[in-house]
Amino acid sequence: MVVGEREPVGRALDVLTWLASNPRPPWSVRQVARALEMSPTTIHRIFGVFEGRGLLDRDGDGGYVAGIELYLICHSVAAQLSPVPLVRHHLEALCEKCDETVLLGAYDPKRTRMMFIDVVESPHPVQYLSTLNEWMPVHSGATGIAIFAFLTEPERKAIYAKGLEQVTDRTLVTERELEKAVQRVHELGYVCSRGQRTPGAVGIAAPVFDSAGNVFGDVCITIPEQRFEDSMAETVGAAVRETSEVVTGELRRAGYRRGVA
Amino acid sequence: MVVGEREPVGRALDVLTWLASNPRPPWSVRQVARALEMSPTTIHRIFGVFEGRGLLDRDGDGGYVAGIELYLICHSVAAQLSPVPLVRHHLEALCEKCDETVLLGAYDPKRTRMMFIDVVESPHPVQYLSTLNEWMPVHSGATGIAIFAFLTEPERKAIYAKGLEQVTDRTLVTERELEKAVQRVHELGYVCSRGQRTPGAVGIAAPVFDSAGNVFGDVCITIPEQRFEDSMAETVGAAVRETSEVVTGELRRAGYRRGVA
DNA sequence: GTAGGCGTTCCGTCAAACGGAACACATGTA
DNA sequence: TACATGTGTTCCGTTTGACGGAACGCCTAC
Repeated sequence: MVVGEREPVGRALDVLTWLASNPRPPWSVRQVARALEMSPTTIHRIFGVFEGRGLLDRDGDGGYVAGIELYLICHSVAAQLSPVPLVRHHLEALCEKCDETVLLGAYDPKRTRMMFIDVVESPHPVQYLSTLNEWMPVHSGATGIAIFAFLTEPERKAIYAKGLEQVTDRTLVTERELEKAVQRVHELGYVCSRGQRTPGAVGIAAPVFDSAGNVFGDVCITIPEQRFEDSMAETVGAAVRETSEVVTGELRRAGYRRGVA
Repeated sequence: MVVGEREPVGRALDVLTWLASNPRPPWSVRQVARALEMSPTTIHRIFGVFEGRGLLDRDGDGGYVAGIELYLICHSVAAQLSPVPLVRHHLEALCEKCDETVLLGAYDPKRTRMMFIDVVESPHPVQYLSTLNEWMPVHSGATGIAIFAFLTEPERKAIYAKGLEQVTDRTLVTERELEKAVQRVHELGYVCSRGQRTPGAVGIAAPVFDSAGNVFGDVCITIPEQRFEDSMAETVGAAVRETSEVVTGELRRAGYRRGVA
C-alpha cells in the first residue's frame, strides 16, 4: 500500500502513541505539534476527536489530560493481552529462590528498544527501580544484551548503524565488543554484567521467546554489587535461565506472538 | 463541532474500542464491519493502517490478531494511568480483615456500564470471578448499585430509558425499586444485596469518587451465601465503606479524574 | 454445480483533512 | 504602557484520500 501525505488515521495513531510514551499531562496542542512535526491545527482537530470519544479531557486551564476512556480501553487490552499475569508466579518463585529483585523485560522491534513490564521486588531494602515502563536501549547491560543477542543479524546491524548510546561508563558501545558478548550469550544461555546500565548493579538475564520463536524479552535479576560475588554468577545464571525457559513455555502454551518487525 | 458523515479518525477509534472490548482474536474484517455497521472496505482500510503501525498482525490464515504495538501502547498507558497500584494495598488490607474476595469496580459514563478492574482473592477456595475486565450493567447487584446511586439524576434517567437488563431473577428491573435502593445507599453509605448479579453471592459495596467529585467506581466484597449471615452486613459494610473512603482519598491525592459524560 | 463465507481491489464522488494566517487571550518583559 | 511571545482556537480555499457498492479470486460446505 502506498502511503500518501495525508493520512488522518495514521496521524491520529501517531499522536496516540506519542501520548502513551510521553505521559506527563497536561499535554499541549503545540507541544505535540512540534514533537510530531505536524501543524497545530491538525493536532487540535485530532485532540477534538479524542476528546469527543472520551480519550482526552480538559483540565480547566485549556490543557488536555487523559480521559477515562483512554484508560479503560488500554486497561482492557493490557489485561487481555498482557503476559504479566501469565508468568508472574514464575518470577515470584525465582525471586524467592534467589532473594533478589526479578524483572521481566519486553522488546519492541519497531522502536528497537526494550522496557521492563513487571518487577518482583526482593525484601531487601533496595532502591526502587524507576525504569519500569520506560523505553530503554537494548544494547546496554545484561538486561538488554540477553534480548539483543537473539535478534537477527540485520536487526543488530540496524541498531549498530543507529549508533550505540553510552548509558554508563561501562556500557559496551562498539560493534566488536557487543558481538563478542552476543556470542557468549549463545554459549552460556544467560548474560551477566556489572554496571553497564545501572552503576553499582549486577545484572543477570536470559531470553524469553514467543510462540513464533522470536525473542519476546527476558527474565532478569539485579543484584547490588556489595551483595554480589563472582561465584554466584553460575548458580544464579542457571536459575534465571531455567525460569526464562519456563516462561517461554508459558508464552508458547498461550500462543503468544510478537509482531513482525 | 458538527460531525459529518465521514470521520476517519473517529471511526478508527471506534474500531480500536471495539477490538479492546471484544478480545477474541482473530478478528475478521466483515465481522467488525457488521458489528460497527461500516463497510468492509472501510474496516479493511483501517486494519491496513493498524497493521502498518504494528497494532495488528496477521495470523497466517488471513485473520487479524493483536500486534505487539497494540499491547505496548496500552500497557504504557494503563501502567501510567491505572489507579490499581495506587489502591491495591488498601484492597488487600480489606481482604485480610474480612477474609473474603475484594473487588475494585470502575464506571464508564460513556458506556453507562462498569467493570471490575482488580480483584484480591480470599484464601477460601472460591470460584474464580470470570467477570473481571468485562463490561457489565451498572444497575445490578450491590456492586453496581453503589455506583448507580451516585450518578446524576439525568444519568440514571437515561439508563432507565435504555431499559434494565434482567441479569438474574433477583435483579431489580424497575425504576421504582432501584430508586428506593438508591435512597438507601445514600443513607447507609454502602449497599448489600443477594444474588442480584451472581446467583448464590452476597455483594457489599461502597462508592469511590475521583478528585473532581464524580463517582469513579466502587469497592466491593463478595461472600458466598453459605458463609454469610445477616448479622455480618453491618460490620462488613462499615469496613467496605471505610476502605472506599480511603481509596477516594488516594485518588484525590493523585489528582485522579473521571471523564465528563 | 451452487451457495455462501472470506479478504481484497477497483472506482467515481465529494466530504473533510490539511496548513497558513489570523484571532483572542494570557503571560513576562522593557 | 507597549511589546513580544506563549497559548488554544477559528477561518478558509485547496485537494486528497475516505467512502461504499460492486466485483474478483479463493476457499469450504452441501
